[in-house]
Amino acid sequence: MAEHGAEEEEKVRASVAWRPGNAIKQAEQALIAEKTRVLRPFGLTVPQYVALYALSLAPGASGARLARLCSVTPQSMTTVLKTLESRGLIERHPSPDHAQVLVTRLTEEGSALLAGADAAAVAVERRLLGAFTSEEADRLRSLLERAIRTLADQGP
Amino acid sequence: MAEHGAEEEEKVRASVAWRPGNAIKQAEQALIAEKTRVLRPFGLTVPQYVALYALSLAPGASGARLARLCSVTPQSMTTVLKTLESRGLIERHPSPDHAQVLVTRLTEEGSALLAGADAAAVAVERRLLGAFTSEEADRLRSLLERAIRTLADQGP
DNA sequence: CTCAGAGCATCAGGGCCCTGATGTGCCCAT
DNA sequence: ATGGGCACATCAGGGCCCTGATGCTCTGAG
Repeated sequence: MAEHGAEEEEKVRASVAWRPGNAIKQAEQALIAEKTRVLRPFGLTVPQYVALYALSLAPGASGARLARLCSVTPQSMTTVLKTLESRGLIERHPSPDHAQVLVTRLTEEGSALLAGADAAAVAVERRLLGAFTSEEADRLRSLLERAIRTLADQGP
Repeated sequence: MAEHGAEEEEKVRASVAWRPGNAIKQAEQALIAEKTRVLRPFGLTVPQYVALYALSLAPGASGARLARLCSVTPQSMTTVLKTLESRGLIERHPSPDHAQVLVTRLTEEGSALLAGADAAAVAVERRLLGAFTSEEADRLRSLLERAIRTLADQGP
């Protein structure tokens, strides 16, 4: 595979990657990849882990609320919860008040699995933070927040 | 829906969102959402647009090379290219040299559609950049690059 | 009291992305 | 020249995510 010169290849790569949003995308990809890697031993995907984590903070939440907390649509959350339920990590049953609301809770197993998975996930975050001074981390967060606001303010 | 106090809700939301990686994730989501929105009139998804764009920079590339340029697996790229081909936006045919390589090119239609879509996508990037001084943009990029390197260096 | 609206869940359908496993052709070093 | 290694494509299967559309229940305003 040498029909494209290395400099040519680099030029193209740079053009594709240069768009400002691309750095953000790469960072997100790297983060997801690393979390996926450390969560694999627990048999959890990133969305599954996030759902369990949110559930630990909001026990008994409805699927819709969990979806909001995890920034996904209720439909997506439903599919995630289905697989978690089929594995016995969570339990869902109708609320006594609202017949159509499904109250969701961690099972013992889910709780135990989350403990380990959370430690692994937190370790990744900690390693990431370790590359920055606290001042740099603040600056990064603040710049990203501005980017988020800028983009969100355009939407309908 | 008032069974959870608003302060309680905020506390939970903050806990879920606090993890450092989360700012990155939110930014990426906002970016994707906005690009999706501006590309909709062209009938293109973000991955489809990115593939067309990469193809315009590397005409005649193989599916594998496009996959590398777009940072996805060859399998994912194959599915994207399939839908683009079925819409007549690209053409693929075996390379004369390497029998098993599929040379891929934009069609006239694809090229025309990309022109409009690219303008819309670039406008989003420009709006994003508009929120920063060039010094800030550089700083953001450099911080993100460090984050990427940090995360990537851990993986096997 | 009644009826609209808001919130919740779910079905249907489309697209993206990944891991894992095959099969084939090219190329270079043995 | 031949065989191992590499690059390419593709099938199979699992999971996530979104839009759009339905149907249900509780609540509050008329």
